[in-house]
Amino acid sequence: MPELPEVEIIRRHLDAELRERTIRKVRIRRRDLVLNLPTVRALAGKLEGRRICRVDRRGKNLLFRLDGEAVLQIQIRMTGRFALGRRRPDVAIYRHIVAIFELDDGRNLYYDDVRRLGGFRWLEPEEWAALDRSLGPEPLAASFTARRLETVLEGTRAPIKNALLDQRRIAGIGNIYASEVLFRARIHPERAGGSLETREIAALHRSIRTVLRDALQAAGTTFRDFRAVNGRSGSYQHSLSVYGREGEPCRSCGRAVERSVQAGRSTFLCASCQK
DNA sequence: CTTGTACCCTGACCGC
DNA sequence: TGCGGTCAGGGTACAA
Repeated sequence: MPELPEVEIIRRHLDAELRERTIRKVRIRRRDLVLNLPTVRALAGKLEGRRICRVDRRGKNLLFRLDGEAVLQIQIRMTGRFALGRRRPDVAIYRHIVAIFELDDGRNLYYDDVRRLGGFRWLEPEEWAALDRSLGPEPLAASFTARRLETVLEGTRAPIKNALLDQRRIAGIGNIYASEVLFRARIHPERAGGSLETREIAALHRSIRTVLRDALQAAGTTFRDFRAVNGRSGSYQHSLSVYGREGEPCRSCGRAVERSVQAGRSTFLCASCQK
């Protein structure tokens, strides 16, 4: 899925379009889409008749704030996407629609997810508060300082790449941006998180914010599946320094970009630029 | 506590 | 053309 910038692009569209809309009817076609209620009907029953007050984001989670304080948490994970309209969206792009929300303005919100790794969770206010507490800081918030990052990494023996992917430490970074951020900060992904010096932490902090902001500016990265609500792709894939560039020359020194595996996932790096 | 691994699911792609 | 292996913006349960 989509990481923070992609989810934020989706959130902006959804918030602009869904605010103050009431959900008339919900059709969920796959049982496994509902993560914390016994049946599809149980979730649909809770949602129908509710007004969407706002669409928020926390890390990679989308949050529909509903009247009565409850929250619909949506994790789109690897391949979830949305489309909005009176009629079904282009089948060439949206061929696995697994949920449809009928709205009071006659439009439908379509949720499409090929791999069905994503899902919906109904959260009562205290459950949302617990989820919020379990996630690390928002990297683009003003309160996310280099000092905060240092605290989060203190005493960590896990490799810095793994630590960046851990949503309890920092919320929103995924596999693409973890590699990109470390390249920009010139830090080797295998370094233990707790071994970074203060000036390296400062560089990492700056890189996290720059990379995520630039990606947001470019409407996200479309490596394979990501689409905004209007069906458009992002363009940050053209700006990637290392991700997906195994064997190609490092943009900084020319040495071939290497691929390795950490925690079962690909890491891309330049072994001469990153120490 | 922390860290690593298997697994969820489908489709695209590569080499034989 | 078909088949098997590998890989994919993620997260969770469970084991060590």
